[in-house]
Amino acid sequence: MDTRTLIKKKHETKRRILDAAATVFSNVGFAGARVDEIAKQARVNKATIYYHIGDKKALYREMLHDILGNAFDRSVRNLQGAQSPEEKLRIYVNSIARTMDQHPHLAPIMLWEQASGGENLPEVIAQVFANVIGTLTNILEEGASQGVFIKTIPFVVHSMVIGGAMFYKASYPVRSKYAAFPENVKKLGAGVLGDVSSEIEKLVLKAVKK
Amino acid sequence: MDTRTLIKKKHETKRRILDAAATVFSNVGFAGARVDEIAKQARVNKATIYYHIGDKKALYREMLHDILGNAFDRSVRNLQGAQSPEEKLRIYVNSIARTMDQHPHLAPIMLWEQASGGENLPEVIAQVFANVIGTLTNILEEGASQGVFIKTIPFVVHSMVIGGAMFYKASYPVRSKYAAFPENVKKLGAGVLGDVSSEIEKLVLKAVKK
DNA sequence: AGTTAAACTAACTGGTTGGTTAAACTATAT
DNA sequence: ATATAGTTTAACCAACCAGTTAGTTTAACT
Repeated sequence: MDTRTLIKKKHETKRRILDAAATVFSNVGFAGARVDEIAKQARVNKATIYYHIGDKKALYREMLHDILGNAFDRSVRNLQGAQSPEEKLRIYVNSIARTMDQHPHLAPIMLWEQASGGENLPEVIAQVFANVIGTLTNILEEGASQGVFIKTIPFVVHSMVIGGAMFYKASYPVRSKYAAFPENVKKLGAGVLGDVSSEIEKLVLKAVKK
Repeated sequence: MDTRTLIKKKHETKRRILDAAATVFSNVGFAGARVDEIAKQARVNKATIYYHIGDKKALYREMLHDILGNAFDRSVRNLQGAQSPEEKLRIYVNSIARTMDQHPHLAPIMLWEQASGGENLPEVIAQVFANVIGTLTNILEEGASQGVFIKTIPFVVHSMVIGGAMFYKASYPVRSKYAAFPENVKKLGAGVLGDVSSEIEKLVLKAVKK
């Protein structure tokens, strides 16, 4: 094994650890997660985690950074091409939906994080969130100043899009588990990209358009 | 102390336990909660919890039932008086906002519950949720058949209202903790009843109205 | 005053779990 | 070959924590 494959192996091990961490943490949250379980799923000795990353908290943070760090950041960069505020808003909603579907662990992890009051949220990630909100604020203000959008509280719109998508996605296990839910709800899937994001898009645009 | 005061005392103890449980569980979730901590906050010996209620899971379930059980149920009953679908939708949004504000533990607990995929959700509570969704579905379908609302996917509208309100409320600690968030976000409060619910109401009505 | 049942408590138990350590193994450089 | 640095492992430990037990207090009833 030469230096290159060694480095590759190192990265692969770390990747396996982070992937396993994402799976376990997203399923059971920080407090519910067992380091032994993560090690087992990563097919790695527990001490390897401590060697490569550090303690449970460091692992959680690194996993958060790994998942949330680039996801939204990259997604909202699609806006560059768009011209009109309407088009930008459409892309904004779509980007968020795509990001949610591309990263299945995203919604549950954001829920855990938010439920805990962002106890383990690294500042870098908070910055990413802030950027996403800032982007939407700009779109809505631009639209309002051009007279095509009504005046709104951008963060409420943001909450409805992100919160709505997150709620929709994360409610899937609950929806499908209990017989109590009506037929029209039970037949809905887990993904948001497609019909659901189109629906959100349609509703949001109709809501803010003058 | 006669029988009545004894029963009263028993109920008081149980109440203290359930209140403490709500606080602790809503702060740190099921896995993060320590029975010792709940006992401490309830000013009760740990064994008293086991005597009155049962194990940790039973305690969690009872707490959920105590908080979620009547909250939504009662709130959506306000719809009785309303005539038009518009009016009903308005009351629906408002009821949910009021319920969220009246029960500060509601949003975080729902987040924990949803993040866990409803692992501990009692069927009774799932039924309550199903009813709330059913109610909204009826409002939207009635409006559509009367030609005043456009055709929508009711559960997506529901997700945007509930998810939006929940996200708004639960994001408060995160919003206020990090300097990164823009000024227009940082100045927003935690409560949803008032400006925020009016905004949601306005947006939702504009979104679904023909 | 004596009896009984309910409510409560201090102390303990046994399994779990985050984290450590020292030894073994791998690949490269000399 | 041997040293060295990096990586992985099995075994271990101390702290923690859900749940139990055996015993005490409180108060209703006779």
